[in-house]
Amino acid sequence: MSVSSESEVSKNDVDSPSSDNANSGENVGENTLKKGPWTSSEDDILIEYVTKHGEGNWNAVRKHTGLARCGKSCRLRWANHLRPDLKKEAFSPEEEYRIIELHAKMGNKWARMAAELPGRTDNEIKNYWNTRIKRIKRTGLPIYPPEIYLKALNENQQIDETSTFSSGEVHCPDMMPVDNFEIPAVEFKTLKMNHRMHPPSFLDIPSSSLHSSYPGKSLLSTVNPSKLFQWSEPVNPCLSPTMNDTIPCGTQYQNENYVQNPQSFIQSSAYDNNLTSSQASPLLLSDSNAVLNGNPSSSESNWATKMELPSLQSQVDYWSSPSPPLESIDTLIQTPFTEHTLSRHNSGLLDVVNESQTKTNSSNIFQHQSSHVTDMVFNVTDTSYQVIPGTGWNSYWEPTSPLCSFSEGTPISENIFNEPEEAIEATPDLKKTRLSCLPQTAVRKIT
DNA sequence: AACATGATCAACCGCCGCAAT
DNA sequence: TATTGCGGCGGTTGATCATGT
Repeated sequence: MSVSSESEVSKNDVDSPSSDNANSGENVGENTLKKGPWTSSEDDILIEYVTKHGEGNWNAVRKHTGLARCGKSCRLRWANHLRPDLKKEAFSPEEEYRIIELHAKMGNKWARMAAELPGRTDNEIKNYWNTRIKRIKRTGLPIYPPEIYLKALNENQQIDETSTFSSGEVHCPDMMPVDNFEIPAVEFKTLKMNHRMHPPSFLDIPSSSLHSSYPGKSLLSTVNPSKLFQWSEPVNPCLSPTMNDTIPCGTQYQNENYVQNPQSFIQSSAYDNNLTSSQASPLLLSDSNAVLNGNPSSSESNWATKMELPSLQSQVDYWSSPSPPLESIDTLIQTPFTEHTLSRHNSGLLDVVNESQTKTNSSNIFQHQSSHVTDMVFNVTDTSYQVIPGTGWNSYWEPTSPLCSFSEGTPISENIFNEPEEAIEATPDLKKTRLSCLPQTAVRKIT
């Protein structure tokens, strides 16, 4: 947003002193401080001041210039908009990749990230990331591309070898961004050793969403949008987009090609802008489902029905870094499919997180989750399906297991994902979609 | 055309750490 | 040592624009 015009100033008018000003002891009694968008004349004043006196001592700005802005506001304005070294253009693909890479390492350390990206501000990066996260939350895509995750994981493992287990920050500084939902490091460590992927889900993908904002980087541009399905929700809430720290737990990695040749998989996966429908079979449905049949009404549920890929994920070229070690991939692929995968679509994620945190205090978490998953499978209420005894989620993620082989028309029980009823009813086609996420070894259609 | 929804951006708020007193 | 002021940081909000229905 650019600086508002002078006419807008009167509209914004002068506001009461912020609590922060009060905190800092700023004397705002006689002349109150203005809030809201900066005007160009205010900018000029600030620029002139900083040019003359340099950065810092922001509270002096008002004294010396008469600018009705608090020191903080001045600093922010300068740092985010007026600094001469700022880049004004949109993030380049390289920068986007770098941001994701940095976030995998640092978490929500915007200022630190900004320090690594010349000409970029923490606010800018934060906005970019938050937008991206919103999108990812909706689509259920993994936050990090596999090589970034694995890279960070490897770094983390190296840290493991040399650090104690006394604190999350020490233990997993690179993979456990410190945020509202900080998960005890022990959980993450556990996750690293108990691995299984969670199943994918399908959803409709507006064709417009399949195109990168970058020319020539169109994602899946050759793929009929109706043939794509969504990667599933993250394995564990602690790794979900909402948590701002996640592993690439989507089933796009549950692919033989990826196991055998991660790099080539990455290059030919959904990240691949050259992907064709035939090449992308793991990500495509042989049959379209109704969600994908151009039924727009189905795209309005909470289920994240619009397959708008994160812009980063269209930057395939940058996701083709050297292959991670296969053992790491194996570890990754076997990340456990937990109840949270299913329940994430439920009500408050925070509840799930809290639950997760509680449960992860127990070493039996995966046992518990496993049984729960079974319950979920049995919750398939549609009687045309049956759970096949002796099969389960474990086998589903065998690299060679075909996934999502349910044909169109496959219904799904709301119970499976605890979806709010209204959402289900609004999107009947999603039922088909979601059952497609179930392991075929666990459920089969009774013919 | 009107409305709804989503995306983006700028700015604010509250908290924290640090240095000066 | 306690207090105060300041700067920095991360989270959040609100305005605006774009797009879809």
